[in-house]
Amino acid sequence: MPELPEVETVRRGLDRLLAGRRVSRVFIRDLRVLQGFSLSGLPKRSVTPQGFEKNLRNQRILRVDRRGKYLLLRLSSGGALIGHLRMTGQLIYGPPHAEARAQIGFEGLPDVLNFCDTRRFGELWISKDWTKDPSLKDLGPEPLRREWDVPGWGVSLRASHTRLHSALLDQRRLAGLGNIYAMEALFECGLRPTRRCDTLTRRDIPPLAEGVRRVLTRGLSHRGVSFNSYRDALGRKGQAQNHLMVYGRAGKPCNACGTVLRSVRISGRGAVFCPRCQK
DNA sequence: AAGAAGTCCTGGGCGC
DNA sequence: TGCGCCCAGGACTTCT
Repeated sequence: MPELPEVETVRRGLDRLLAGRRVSRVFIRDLRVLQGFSLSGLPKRSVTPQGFEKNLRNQRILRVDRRGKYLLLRLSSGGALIGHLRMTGQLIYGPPHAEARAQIGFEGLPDVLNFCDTRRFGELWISKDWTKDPSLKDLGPEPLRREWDVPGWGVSLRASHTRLHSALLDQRRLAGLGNIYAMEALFECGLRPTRRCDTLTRRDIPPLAEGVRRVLTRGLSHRGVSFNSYRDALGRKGQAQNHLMVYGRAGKPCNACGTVLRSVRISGRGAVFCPRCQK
């Protein structure tokens, strides 16, 4: 599950590999990578491979940015190629992969950018002005940026009746956390995922924010969690899975106190916590 | 109106 | 052994 540290690791790799390069060709094998899906069965975007290629071919990649879990390949046209990896998406620069849902080639380079994605949730699209893109415009603050207004965030959080786990996964409140780092952050600061936000005190907020920052920074320093399919821009695994305290460890002893870790379902999502360390 | 639940997908793990 | 069931989750839609 690519979350902020995984997407940021990919961003750094892509920026190093692709900044300054010009797109020479585009190959779309799975149309839905461009169109997305909706519950009505109709495509979210009505773009064709031809239209997509027309907007991308001959564009220079100025640099690669990230917003939350979205990757932004900034184009010389002023627009951006936006990508989301969702569950199993991979953006791997190398020889063409036969199973890639999409491939992008660059002038003077034999290798291509492969978009591989077994569960087919991931998407690629082009936005003329990414700041107005419907998927990005409501994203919350970046937790690793100095500009994150923690006290203001805490006030809004403490006004919510939802559970802490759900609130941390809400990208409008804070951008970039997924299930793994949300659970790790809650263990880090000793708060239960089932805890209702309106029971938090003002004193709970700084350790919570610090827990979020610490687990994200740690994940980034190990180049991301490669439990399943996550790979960086060169197809390499991360090592952060070896440093997780609770995710995927239900029924096993807590690394801090030895108590058996418990698993619960919150709004249809699994969460793991230590009943002794987390209050 | 906020919060919960359902939906998309498919490999893997489990039980019988 | 092999089949089938169910789980995993990010973002979006629909329901309550």
